[in-house]
Amino acid sequence: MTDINIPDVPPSLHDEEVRQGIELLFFAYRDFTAEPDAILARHSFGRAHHRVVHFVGRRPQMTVGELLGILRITKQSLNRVLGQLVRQGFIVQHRGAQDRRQRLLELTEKGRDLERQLSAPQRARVAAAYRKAGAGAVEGFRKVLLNVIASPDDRHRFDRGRGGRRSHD
Amino acid sequence: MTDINIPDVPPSLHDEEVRQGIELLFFAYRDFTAEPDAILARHSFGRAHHRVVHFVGRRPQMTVGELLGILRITKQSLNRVLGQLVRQGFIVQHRGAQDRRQRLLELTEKGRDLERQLSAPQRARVAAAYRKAGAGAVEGFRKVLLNVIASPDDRHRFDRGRGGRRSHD
DNA sequence: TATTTATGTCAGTCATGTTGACATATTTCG
DNA sequence: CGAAATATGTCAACATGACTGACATAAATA
Repeated sequence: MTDINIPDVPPSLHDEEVRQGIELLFFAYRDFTAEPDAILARHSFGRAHHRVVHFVGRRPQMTVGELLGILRITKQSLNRVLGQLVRQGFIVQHRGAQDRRQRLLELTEKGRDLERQLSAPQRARVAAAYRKAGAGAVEGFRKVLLNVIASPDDRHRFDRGRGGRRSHD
Repeated sequence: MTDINIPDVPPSLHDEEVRQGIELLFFAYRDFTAEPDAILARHSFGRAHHRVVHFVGRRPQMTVGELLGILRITKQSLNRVLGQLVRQGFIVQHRGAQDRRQRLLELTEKGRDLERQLSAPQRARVAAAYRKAGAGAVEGFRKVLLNVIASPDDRHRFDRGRGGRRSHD
């Protein structure tokens, strides 16, 4: 956006670099979701189930409201997949201690198993990419993606030392 | 994947770093698609239309088969959105010169308008992220994402000098 | 006590992915 | 040349996961 946008004038080199970044995100995301999608299909689950299992695994005792805020979907959409995961024993809910309206979410052992299966190909893919690219590149990758994230609150999820405290850490 | 996966043992620091990378991709992709999605909704279009307009804009004279290979969806899925874009005058098709079975795809002026509108928020977001992160970080971002992409053919789309030759460059 | 909040649920719609079957035009192979 | 393979299009049925809108309940808060 440092360029003035005049139609029928060649895009600048800068524009080409930015458009390649956009395309990189498309291809990387496409491939990064393909393997878990295949595993999910065997359970008759979809990508939405993966997202729920991922975030509940990362942040045990998360409330339904927090999950809605992260996923940015409606509660009706969430409740379909969350309900399936609860009924099939992947997630348990229990009332909040201070606020008894809240339903705190947690993976069961079966849920942790599923999470490990789903994340295994993603972890392998990202770990291999990190290894090939090197530590400096990883730092750049983090910096750029953090700045692509719109909300400061969401960026703060990645502040140093604030990793996903898994229940058995 | 340099770690041995023993259940009920704390994930390593390495694992935490990789899991943060996975999560960064989720949040960045979520925010990176939100603004174009809102514009698409005003046209009664969805994200699939955006992908088609993006790639046809980047690679004019692309064939239907090439587009299918990039999007990794079925021709039936593609034909629904492609048909809408053609009937509404965003894309024109014409027979290939050498192979007359092919339908070469190209944006109309109306299509280029739509492409610019849809990509504007994404270009602004990525350009701002690049600016804030710095040139070295951008190089790292590219390196990591290239290695996340599974197919060498798709990675080669980003070889130096092989930018998307827009028709009016 | 009245209101707001956190959550759940019913019902209907839409976009976009899938599979499977079949059609047509064109190119390529034996 | 004729048969097979290829590029594309189309019909139909179905699943997933978004959406809106309306309404319900329990618990916290003003």
